[in-house]
Amino acid sequence: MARIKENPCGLSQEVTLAVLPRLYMEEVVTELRRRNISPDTDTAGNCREHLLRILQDVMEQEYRGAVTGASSDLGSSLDVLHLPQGEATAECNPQNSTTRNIQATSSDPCSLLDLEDSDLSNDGVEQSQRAVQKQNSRQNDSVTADAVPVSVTVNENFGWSISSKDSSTARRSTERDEFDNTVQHRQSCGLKREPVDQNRDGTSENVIDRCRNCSCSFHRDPNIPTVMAEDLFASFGNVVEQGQNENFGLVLHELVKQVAENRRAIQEIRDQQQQRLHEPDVHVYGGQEEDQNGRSRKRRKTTHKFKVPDNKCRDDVRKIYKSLLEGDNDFNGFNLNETLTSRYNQQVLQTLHWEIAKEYGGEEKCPFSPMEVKDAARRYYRSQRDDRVRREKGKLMAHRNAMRKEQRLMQKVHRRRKALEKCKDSWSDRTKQMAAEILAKPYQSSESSGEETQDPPRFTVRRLPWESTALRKLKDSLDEICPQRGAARVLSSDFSDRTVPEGTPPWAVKGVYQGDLEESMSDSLED
DNA sequence: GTCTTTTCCGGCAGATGGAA
DNA sequence: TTCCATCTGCCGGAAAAGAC
Repeated sequence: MARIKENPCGLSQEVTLAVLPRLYMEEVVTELRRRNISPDTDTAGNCREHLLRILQDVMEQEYRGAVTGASSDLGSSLDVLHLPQGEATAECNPQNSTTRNIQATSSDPCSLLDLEDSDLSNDGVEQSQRAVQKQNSRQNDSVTADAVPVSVTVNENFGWSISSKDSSTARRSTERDEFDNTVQHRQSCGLKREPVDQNRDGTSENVIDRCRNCSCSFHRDPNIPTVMAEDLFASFGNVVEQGQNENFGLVLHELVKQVAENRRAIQEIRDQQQQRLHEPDVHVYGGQEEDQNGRSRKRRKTTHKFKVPDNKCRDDVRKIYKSLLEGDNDFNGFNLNETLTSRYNQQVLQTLHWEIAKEYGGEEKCPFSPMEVKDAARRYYRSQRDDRVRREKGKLMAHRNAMRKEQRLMQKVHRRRKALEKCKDSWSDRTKQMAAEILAKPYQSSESSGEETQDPPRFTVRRLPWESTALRKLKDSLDEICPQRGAARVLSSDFSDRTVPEGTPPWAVKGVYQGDLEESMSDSLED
């Protein structure tokens, strides 16, 4: 009970954000109301997703506790949160040629196609806004009286910023931004404009707003004018006093998030298309087989192959993932009960990407593309799932034992290869060729793991029943050059139950198993 | 350097959904 | 209905990382 008093908003910290997407609409509404946020459900319709995002933001803020009384502040601002047909409007000053109409449409989010049509890759920010405007024009009858003039710069990093001379406005905007991962820059930071992608003559088509106080930075297309909010406030009167800036900030916040999500989706599609261009045949087909009608039918051998990310990228993903898990934050890692494409896991992927970019000092300095990071994270997710499945099925130990055994066999091969390398000058070509033929796992005696628990550990070696004297002698010779170290090996009287591998050279197989070829081969080894 | 543990990776098969 | 692409679960095994 004491805990509830401490946390009047209901959900405790133990209830992670992961459960949010599973809430029913009524539960979402209840949770919002508990925070003095009254969604107008009559008009909100099926805006569950929208309300969920609001609730999630509020909860994140509560959890972080970064802003004292922020909840109540936000709550009061959202006291009546109307979402008529899922739309709320922030309209630009029509008198200002550089401003744009921006309309948030929660029930009808920015169409991916619209954004795609606008070709975001070149001058994405402006065009994305145009795309939004395009959507706005379809619904421009519903410009609300609450509209607040603003121009927002959606930067390449999917961040956004507004500025105002009104310190309280700036502060509140910033407070809300701080718990939104898409916002990477604090309002209070001073920005220093630096050219990027300089040409040889020192000119630059792009500038970057680099923060004086922290490492964050934004790319900016110089073609996209940034209209300072104070100008707009001046044009429209002091909307802060009218208490509208809160709604505006929220709407803008949601809008920019939506645009950012769409842009990310587009970028993913582009990356995939680019990948297909470079790897035109990602679908590998095996041999053909005939169906019942005798028609030739292709059988797909493998499915879509993900690009194998760089080792460093995978390492970074794992390290960041682990450090986030251990850190004092809301990061709880993947939800292995959900698919990777679930909303929650996609957020995890996004967080990883942001954190890695942050680690390198910004998106532009990060050596890995978002797609690479995503692929690496996907691998890691799959590994963790595999591991969990094995653990749940009680096969984890069996897998480990099998791997141990496998690794010992591999090490044996490596050791014998090293031995062959050492004696390459003293052995005849014929002998070296024979040794090379059998330096593979199938030709090594198995080392049973049955007595591994002994202290000191001791392995039982079971020889291959089919190996010829020539093979035995050859392996012994290699072992003399590079002896087996470590745990003691005890030769078992039992033989391994492995059969003759396919493609085994005849000289390596005992006569009973394969003709009587070993004698002559064995002779050649004598020298 | 040895051995173990963790992570990564490819292949196969079944399920699913869209297109023809 | 059939065909095909994709996703997912599962498995075996290779390789890297970690512990000693």
